[in-house]
Order: sequence, then structure tokens, then C-alpha cells
Amino acid sequence: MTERRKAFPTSEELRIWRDFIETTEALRAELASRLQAESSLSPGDYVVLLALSEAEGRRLRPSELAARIGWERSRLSHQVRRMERRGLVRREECAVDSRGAEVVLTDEGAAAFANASRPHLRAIRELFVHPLSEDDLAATERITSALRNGLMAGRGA
Amino acid sequence: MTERRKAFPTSEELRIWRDFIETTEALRAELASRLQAESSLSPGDYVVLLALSEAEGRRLRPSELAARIGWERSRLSHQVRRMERRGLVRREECAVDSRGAEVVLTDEGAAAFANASRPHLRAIRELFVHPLSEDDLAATERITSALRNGLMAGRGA
DNA sequence: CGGTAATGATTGACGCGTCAACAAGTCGCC
DNA sequence: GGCGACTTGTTGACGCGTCAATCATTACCG
Repeated sequence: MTERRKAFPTSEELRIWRDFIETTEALRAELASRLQAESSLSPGDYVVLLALSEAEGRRLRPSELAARIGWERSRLSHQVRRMERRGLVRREECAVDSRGAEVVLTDEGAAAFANASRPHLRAIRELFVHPLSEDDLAATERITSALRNGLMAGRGA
Repeated sequence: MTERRKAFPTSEELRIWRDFIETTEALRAELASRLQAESSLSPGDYVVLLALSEAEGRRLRPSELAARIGWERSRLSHQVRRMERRGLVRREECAVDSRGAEVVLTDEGAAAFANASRPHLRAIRELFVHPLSEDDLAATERITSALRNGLMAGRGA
């Protein structure tokens, strides 16, 4: 308790921080690059296709879809526009709410997701699960949770 | 060793992965948003200004600068163009190599970095260091290192 | 030397993400 | 019914990142 009022990280803490943020960034980039190379899909494409695949009738209202994957509506709208151009999804009007729309998974989109899924999961295993021991994995869970709590507190307070 | 040949992550492992990647992403976004709000700087601005601040004579050749922060030259070139427009850095011709250039930190850029630095370090402490125990921090270091090794192996092999 | 390769740096095109503005529809409530 | 408030969804502008192409200069080497 001699350091309770410390305002800045020590250089040791800063080193750990930099390693952490650079490594997670590199991991993200490597996964994205493999996904792109193997399936011509971006991470954004993937999460949208995943959500639609799991949805009732392979279709969702944009707002609902955005909520499920934790995106802003605007971001989703841009993403859907790009995906529609490539035939992965289709927009339809919504019967019950004339403002609304529906995003529908096309057969092409479903096929693209099916092809992407296995190599992507393999890559997650190879680059994330495999390098970590069981203890590491448990520690990751604890750390993730602590950081998430810190974020909540930081945004709320 | 009953699972050595497993190709895909279990749903438990997948959950940990998703939490991990979403949380690190949220952390990155929160830091970026605070930096922007407090100092009108992007993370890219910050690392460039940091590198130039520490450089001999507050100036660096683009290639050298890119190497120090681990960026591609092209990315840096775009970044410098944007920063030059805002007066944070200046481009000069290089005396010893007529192909080359030099990126020079302006007084404005130095001031912007000085103003940004303290709140940014405070935010890193608040959102990363503080939520983690000493053990967590040590575990983070181990995990980071394991993931980095996994990346090396994955890219090389 | 002279020509080819390598290096330094930039650019343009394009995908992605955020923010603010906007159009259009629905809801609540008198 | 009608009017204001909220919701749904889209768009445009702009910053950011990657990739491939380009140009100028320097280095290598036969």
C-alpha cells in the first residue's frame, strides 16, 4: 500500500503494456490476413455471416443484427452495402415496419461462410489456444474479466 | 495427451477467445477515444510523435522511423502527410541521399505530444495496470510471450 | 564505365470505421 | 385525428491501413 496514489505506470508496467497491445494487434492482423487469403472474407464479413447463419430464417433486421454483434447501425449499414455488392447478402423490405429492412443471407453467402469457418477455427486454435497452457488459458479468462471490469468502471465513472 | 490431434477449439476455448479479442479491442478503442478527446491525436499520431521526440535532433529518415515503430513505409507516408497538414511535423529533403527525406518534429508537434503524454499514461494505468493484480501482470507477460512465439512459428512455418 | 538490381519514398485505389446529418416511419398522448 | 418525440436505417465526409504501382536515386558488378 505504499503506492496507492501512483498516477503513472512504471517503465516495467509500460513495457508489459506495449508488448501486450502490440501482440494482440499482431494476432488480430494475422487472423484477418489468413481469413482474407483463404476465404476472401474480412473479419467484418465473417461476423455478419456467422450471425446470419445462426439466425432464424437466415435473416435479421439491421438493428437486431447490429445489436447481436455489438456494432453501431451505421457501421453495419456500410458493411452490408459492401457485402451486397459481392452477393453475400441481400436487402429486403420489412413487412411489419415500413421504415425497416431485413438483411438476408444468400446461398453464396452461406457457402462462403461454410468454407471460411473451418480454416478460421483452425487458425484460432493454432494461434491462440495451442500456444497457451491450461493455466494460461484460465489466467487469460481472469485477466480479460478484470480488464472488462476496469473498462466498465472507467466509462461509467 | 488424449487431445493432441484436436483441430478445432472447444466451445469453452472459443468463448475465452471471443472475450479476449473483444475486450482487447474495446480497450484499444477506449484509449484511442480518450486520446482523441483530450489531445486531438490519434494513436498513430502519438506513436510518431513519441518516436520523433526521442530521436536525435527530433528528426528521422522515414525508413528509420517506420522501422522503430514497426510500420510499413507506405503507412508512415500517409500518416506523415496527414500530420504535416496539421502542422505536427514537417518534411525536409535529405542532404546525404537525394532519394531520401527527413521527418522533423515541429514545435507544435512537440507541444501536442507533451500535452498528450500525461493523460495518456494515466489512462493506461487506469485501464490496464490498475485493474490487474501483480500476479495478473506477470501472467500477462507470460501469455503475451507465448502468443508472440505462436505467431512467429505460425508465420515462419 | 554502363546497365541492372536494389533502395527510398510516394501515390492512388479501395476497404473499413466513426461521426454527424438526415429521411421516413411509428408511437404516445391529449 | 394530429402533433411532437423517438426509432430505423441510410448517407457523406473524412481519417486510417493495405496493396500494388511508380519514380528517382544509389549500389553493385562484370
